[in-house]
Amino acid sequence: MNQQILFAKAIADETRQKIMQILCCSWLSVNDIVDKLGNNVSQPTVSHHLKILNDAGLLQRRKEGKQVYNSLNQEQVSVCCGQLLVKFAPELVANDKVLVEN
Amino acid sequence: MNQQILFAKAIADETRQKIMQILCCSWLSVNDIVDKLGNNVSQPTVSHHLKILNDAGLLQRRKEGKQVYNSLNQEQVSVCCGQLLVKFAPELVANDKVLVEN
DNA sequence: CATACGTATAGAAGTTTATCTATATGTTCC
DNA sequence: GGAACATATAGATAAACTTCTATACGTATG
Repeated sequence: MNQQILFAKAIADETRQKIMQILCCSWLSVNDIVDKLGNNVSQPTVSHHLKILNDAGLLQRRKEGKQVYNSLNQEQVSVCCGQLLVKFAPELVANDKVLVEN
Repeated sequence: MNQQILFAKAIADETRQKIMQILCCSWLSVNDIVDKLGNNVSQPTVSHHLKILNDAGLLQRRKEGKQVYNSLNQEQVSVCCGQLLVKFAPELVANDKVLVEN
């Protein structure tokens, strides 16, 4: 599957977007994520979602002892959004009308 | 469903991405799109995808006589990508490291 | 006004996806 | 090496999604 679709599918789920937000600016183990999600989601489910995010290149992962620490790869988010903009908003990109506002 | 998820789901399908690209810089009727897709997809299927894209705010639609003309709403793509960047690449956004390159 | 044409909707079939429980795998520490 | 723990995988189930065919709806035109 191509990268655009892989990225889109990865972010097209509420639980995964929650996980992405949790991992946005911190490094957490799988069980940390389960806890942060408020025990509404099982550990295998989180594991499964992490795999999908990782396959889309959206995670940084680091094994440390028994635990695997995860963090969101903001760079990849940025690259993918950039590609989407070039592909689907080319006129705005060409005219520098693409703004990212907080 | 919230806007981020609606957008992500809308773009998370290959046929819809093809339709989006076809409609990116032109106005086409439903049957025009069917033709451009090379008859691999039926008219009802295209109709269905257009509804999903429209529900996500990604289309501009104009009825003219018997036909309904469609075009991609690049502005909405831009807004949604911007929101994704703010949400999932905040550190890059804060440091103006988000570039959109052709 | 009836027919033709463009689009939308209904319903069904097959596939993918999200989630769970149970269990396997791998690592640390006694 | 064995117990405890963290994560991954397997298998099952239910829901969602993509696509099709058949058909309904709505508008323009002879």
